[in-house]
Amino acid sequence: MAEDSKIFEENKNWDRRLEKEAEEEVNSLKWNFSPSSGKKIFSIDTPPPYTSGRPWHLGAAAQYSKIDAIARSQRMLGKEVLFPVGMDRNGIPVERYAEKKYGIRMRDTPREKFIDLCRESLDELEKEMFDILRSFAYSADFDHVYRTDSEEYRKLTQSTFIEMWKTGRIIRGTRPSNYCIDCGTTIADAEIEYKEMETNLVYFYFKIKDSDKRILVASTRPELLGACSAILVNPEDERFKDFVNKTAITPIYNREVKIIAHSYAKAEFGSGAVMICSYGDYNDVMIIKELQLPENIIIDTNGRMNENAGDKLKGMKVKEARKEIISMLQEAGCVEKVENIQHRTPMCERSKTPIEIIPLDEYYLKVTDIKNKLEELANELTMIPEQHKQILINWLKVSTDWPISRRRYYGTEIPLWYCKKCNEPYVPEEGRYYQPWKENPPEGAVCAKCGGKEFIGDDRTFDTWMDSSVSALYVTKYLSDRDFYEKTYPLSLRTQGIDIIRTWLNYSILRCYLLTDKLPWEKAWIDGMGLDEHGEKMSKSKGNGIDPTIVIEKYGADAFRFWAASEALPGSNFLFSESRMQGSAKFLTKLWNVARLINKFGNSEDTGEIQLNESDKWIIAYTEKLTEECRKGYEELNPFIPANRVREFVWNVFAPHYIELVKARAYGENFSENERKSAIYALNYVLRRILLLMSPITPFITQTLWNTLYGDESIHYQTIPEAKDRDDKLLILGDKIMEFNSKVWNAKKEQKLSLRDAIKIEIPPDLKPFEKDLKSMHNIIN
RNA sequence: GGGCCUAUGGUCUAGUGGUUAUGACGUCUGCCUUACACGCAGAAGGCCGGGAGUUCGAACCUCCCUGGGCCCACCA
Repeated sequence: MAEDSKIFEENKNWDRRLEKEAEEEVNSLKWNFSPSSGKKIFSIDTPPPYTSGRPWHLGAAAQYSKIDAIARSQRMLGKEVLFPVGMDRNGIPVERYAEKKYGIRMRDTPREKFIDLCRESLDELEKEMFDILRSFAYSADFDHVYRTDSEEYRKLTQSTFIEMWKTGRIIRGTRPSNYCIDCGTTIADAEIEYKEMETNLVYFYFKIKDSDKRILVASTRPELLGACSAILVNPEDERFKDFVNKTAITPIYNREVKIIAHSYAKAEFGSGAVMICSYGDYNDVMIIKELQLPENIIIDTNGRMNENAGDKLKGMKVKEARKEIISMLQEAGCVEKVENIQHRTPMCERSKTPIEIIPLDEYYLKVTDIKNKLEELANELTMIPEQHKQILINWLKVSTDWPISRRRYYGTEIPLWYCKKCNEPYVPEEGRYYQPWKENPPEGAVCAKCGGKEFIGDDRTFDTWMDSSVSALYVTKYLSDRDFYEKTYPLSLRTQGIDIIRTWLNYSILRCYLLTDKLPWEKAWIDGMGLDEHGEKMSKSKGNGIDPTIVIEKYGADAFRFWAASEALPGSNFLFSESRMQGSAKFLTKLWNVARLINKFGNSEDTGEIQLNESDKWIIAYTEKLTEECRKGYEELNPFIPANRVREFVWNVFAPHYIELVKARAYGENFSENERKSAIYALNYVLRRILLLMSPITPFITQTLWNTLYGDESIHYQTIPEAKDRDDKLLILGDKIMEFNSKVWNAKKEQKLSLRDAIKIEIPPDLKPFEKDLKSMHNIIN
């Protein structure tokens, strides 16, 4: 003990340096999960962070620190906690990162080689992310890290795909898709960004069939004229009343198209008449579907005009064709004017080129027929906070079938081959990892339709959410260990941010429900986002992202973690604030000094001989009340409550009122040995409890203090005791003590006395039991 | 345009029908009181966004308005 105490003599403050000394010990604790421990199982499905090359910003790290506090607190409430850690390593962002890093282009690089380079990048990035997690003592099971690009994981993704294929959930369809010419793949809506671009709005005339009248149309995509299938005008628009249901003739192509009254056409935009083409934008998609108009595709997947565009335009790139057709229209004398306008153009966020909407043969996971069921499941799920459920419900209402195939390299391969003769898909059995782009189908494969024996492998991959959406099944060993799975699935909890409700949460419910007929978890804990000091979302493009490692090095991981826990209720957005981070660090130093003082007195075991003093009974009762509140907070997965309750208690009750009240007694000045021991016993009782209550949130300082003061077995292996019954009358008296203290301090202030000076003041009768302590605290004389 | 959320001292944040509205940071005043000046004590600062209603009683419930945020749709 004496040697341990040196740390107190040498350090008046808690800081990052001391944390570093504790780091090895804190991080060497093992958190392996043992399903047969007999304890109640608490299993968590945590987000495998995406290794995309972006430095992790502070908001993400803060969220993970809160998730860690939840895992730690559940352990300390006596549960057996499954707290896995994984890395999401598939998909376009890492491919983009590798392309940039090595100065290559995916499609110009042999697939094997490209995959190797992606993997190299991932390994570096992953290491950085693990280092960050370890720097704030993330306590997952690092002995069993999972990676979504591992053979084992991809096997699960493929097997679950095959399972769904067999139940008819997977449909193949040629639907208009967001297509990036540069990336050569269908991309998700989430991968699109919009940019204001200057473009031409061309006003030109269509002739009306069997009439000498003309109708003026305005378009930003005149090169799609050859794909025009209708002209829409607003039904209320008087200018076009006579044209409705007439037939117009497209200039240049001389094709007949109907003029249709439809509310989509806005009289105030352009000429008031809009041409519908396959496909200029999403509206065209909707309208063509709604009105069942013919589809005429004139742009190919290389971004060039095809034969349907006519001989003159064929082979031209979209932009060239646009120029060309404008001059062709001008020559034909049907251009009224060309305006320059700002137009919001959908661009591929990766290549920064405009996307085209092109019908492509892709696979979809059918969801439209079970939307009601999904909504029902969403309603069954307990969401914390409940209000965020609406985001999911709203999305379910508008979501459509999920396109799951991607024309990319670094991802889980679609496990399908096609018969060379009849093109019929061949589906292998579940239970293996398949790479159809470089391997033959399993031996003995025969086409079910024509008996053919030769196949071509599908060279596409899955959308990366296909992988991450079965994390709940992976961590519960759905494929590999049925017994384990039965014990852990459905999981107790999903933790994640509000930003991926539509994707990860939604897709996970969908996939897991289809496979297991159940919700994957009992509860979903949805955190808000970390914002910068002005309340702006942190993002790379704005350059306002804050690097968590810098903050942790400056203020310490515990200060960072305490800040994250105490700043806002789970679910709310939280603003980064340097001064509040500092405030957290100050609180830890306060706690450090409380411990320094108590350490001076040593400990006194409760041998049953100590007669507890009334003041000591009061603070112990208060501690029980605190324990009850904090335990409730932890049980509700809300570290905000314990963080703030403990801080309030330590700083506003324990240190200023109780410690001051018993300090002289603990020193033994003018008190009996029993009275001294009673004080020391209570001081340690309370401190121990504070450390236990704080340890899920601030693992470093509590580890160090626990080791120094209370023993060798780590605090992180202890449990938080249940609150004992207490006498509430004592608590009321305690409040009166605090009121009285303030009264004395005020009186001394008014009389310009220093706090140690003697004062004559009457102690209220109900505080008689505390009279001796109060007199010594305030130097009261009568 | 539709939906959801939100509005509490300078800043941030608790509080959901009932005595002087929580805490942190900041500010001001006085203090190095044998744990802590990253501290101690004291103080100032809020008609709880505006309006109407329900109620014996509202920061809290209802409606309207206004500001902020997010999502969806739209911008031929």
